[in-house]
Amino acid sequence: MAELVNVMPLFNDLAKIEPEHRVACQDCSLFRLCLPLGLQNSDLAQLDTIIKRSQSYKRAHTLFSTDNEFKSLYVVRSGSFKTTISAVNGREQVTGFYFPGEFIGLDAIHQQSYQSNAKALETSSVCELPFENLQEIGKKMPQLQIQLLTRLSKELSSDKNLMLLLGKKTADEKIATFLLSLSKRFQDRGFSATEFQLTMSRSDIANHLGLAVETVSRVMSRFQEDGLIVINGKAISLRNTTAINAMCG
Amino acid sequence: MAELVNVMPLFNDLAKIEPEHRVACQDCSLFRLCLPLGLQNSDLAQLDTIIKRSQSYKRAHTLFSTDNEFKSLYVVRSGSFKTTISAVNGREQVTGFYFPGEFIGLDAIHQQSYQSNAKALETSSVCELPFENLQEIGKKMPQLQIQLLTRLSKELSSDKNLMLLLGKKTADEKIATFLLSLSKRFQDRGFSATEFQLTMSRSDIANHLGLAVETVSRVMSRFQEDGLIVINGKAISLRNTTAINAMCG
DNA sequence: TTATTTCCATGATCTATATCAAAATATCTG
DNA sequence: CAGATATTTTGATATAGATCATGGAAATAA
Repeated sequence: MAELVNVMPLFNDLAKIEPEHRVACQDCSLFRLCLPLGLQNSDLAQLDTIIKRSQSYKRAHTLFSTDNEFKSLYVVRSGSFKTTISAVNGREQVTGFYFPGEFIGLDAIHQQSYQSNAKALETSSVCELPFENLQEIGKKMPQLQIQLLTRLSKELSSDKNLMLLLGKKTADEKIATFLLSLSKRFQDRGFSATEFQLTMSRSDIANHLGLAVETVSRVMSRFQEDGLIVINGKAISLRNTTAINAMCG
Repeated sequence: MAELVNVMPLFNDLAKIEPEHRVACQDCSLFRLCLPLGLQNSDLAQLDTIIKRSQSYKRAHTLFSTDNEFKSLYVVRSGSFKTTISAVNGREQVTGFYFPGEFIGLDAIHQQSYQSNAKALETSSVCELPFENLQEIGKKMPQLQIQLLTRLSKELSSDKNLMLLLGKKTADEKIATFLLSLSKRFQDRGFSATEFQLTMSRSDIANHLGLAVETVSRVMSRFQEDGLIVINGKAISLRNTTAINAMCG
C-alpha cells in the first residue's frame, strides 16, 4: 500500500489556533467565510452580543434533533458536523456535511422547528445564533439579512447540484464529485486542497451519495490503484486532480 | 381502461379567474400563498410598484436560463414551470416543478447569476420581482425580508426531502411520494387534492425522480391496476390516498 | 493491557431498474 | 384534416450497484 505522510490537520485544530471561545467576530479567523462579512464595525459589535460561543462537543454529540425546540441557527466554529433526515420507516439520509463558517439549521426557519438532526463528526464547536435575537437586530441591519439570504441561497444551490449527483451520476462520478467538493471547501478555509481527513465514516459518505458502503470502499480502492488518490484510513491525498475533475460527469 | 370524467382545471385557469395582469397584490387570489403575506397595506402598495406582471407565456417558453443575466426573482401567477440544471456532459436534472404562488430563481441570489434554467410547462404567467428593487425596499420592510427567508428555507427543506427520495426510495415509493406532494400543493391552492393534471411530461417526472421514463409508466400502470389511481393521459385521479400514503416509505 | 464493538475492504451473488426495441397514442403543423 | 413528430406504453434483456458473507483493522470500553 502506498504511503501517506504529512497528513494535514483536522479542522478542530482551528480550535487550537483560537482556543478562546469568547473571541469576538472581528478577531475570528473565519471572519471572511462567515455571517458578519460586509457588516459595519458597530453592527458587528451588536451581532457579537447575541452570539453564544459553545464549548467543544465530542464526536457523535447531537447538536439538535427534530424533537428539540427550534431556538437557534448554528455556525460551525471548529470541527465538522453531519445533518440527517429520516423517513417514516427509519431509513436515514445524510443531507449534508458542515465545516467551519458554514450554517446549520437554515431549513428550520420556515416551520420554526428543526427539520433535520445535526451531529458532530469529531470534536467540534459552534457559534449559536438565537433566531429571535437575530431577527430583532436584523430589522436594523439590512446587510445582515442579505448575508443570511445569501447563505440560504448558496445551500439551495449546492443542494440542487446534489440532486443532479443523486439522480444522474454513476458511483465513480459521485465519489469524484464528492472528493472535489471537499477539496474546494478545505482550500477555501486555508487548508490543503489535496491532503485532508475524511472526518465522516465511509457509511456516512455512502449514505450521503446514495450508495452502499461497499461501493464507496471499492471505488476508492480502484481510484487508488489507478493513482488518482492515496488513502490511509481517514486520511486522503488527491494525486491527480485533473483526472478526478474529468470524472465528475 | 377505467374512465376518468370531470377532470379538474389546469392551473392556467387561474388566469381566467383573473385575466387582468395588472391586478394588485391585495386583490390577487394567490395573496395568502404569496410573498406579501404579513405585510402592512402601505408596504404592500410599495411592493406593488416594483412588481412587473408578465403576459402569458406559451408552453416550453424559457423564463430564464443560466446564460441570462440575473435581474429578477419570479413568482408563478398561473400555469406551471420546471427548473433544470445540467452537468458538463449534457445530462440534465429536473430540480423542481413550480406552481402558482411559488418562487423561481432563489438559488441565483448568492452568485447573482442564474444557476438553473426555468421553462413553462403550459401556458403560464409570472410576477417578476427585480432583485435590486426588492432589496432596496426590503431594507425598510423587515417583514418582507423574513418572508423571503421563509420561502428560501421552505424550498431548502423540501429539497432535503427530495434528497431522501432520490437516495433512499424505491421506484414505487418515489412515485407515491411525488403524487402526494402534488396533491398537497394543489389542495393548498384550492384545487381538488384527488383529481388533477400532470402538466409535466412523463419524462420530466422520471428525470426529476431519478428514474427511467419506462419505469414511471410501468409503476403508474401498476398503481392503476391495483386501484390506487386512474390515469387518462395527463389527467390523474387518486382513488386510494391512504394506500398511496402508506407506500411513501 | 485485553476484550468488545464498530468500521473497512474484498469477493461472490442477486436484483431492481436501466436499456433496447417496437407498437400505440397523442400532439403538433401546414 | 392528413401527415409528421413526439410521447407513452408494454415487453425482453442486460447491468450497475445492492446485498450477503467474511476476515482484518481501528476505535472504544473495561
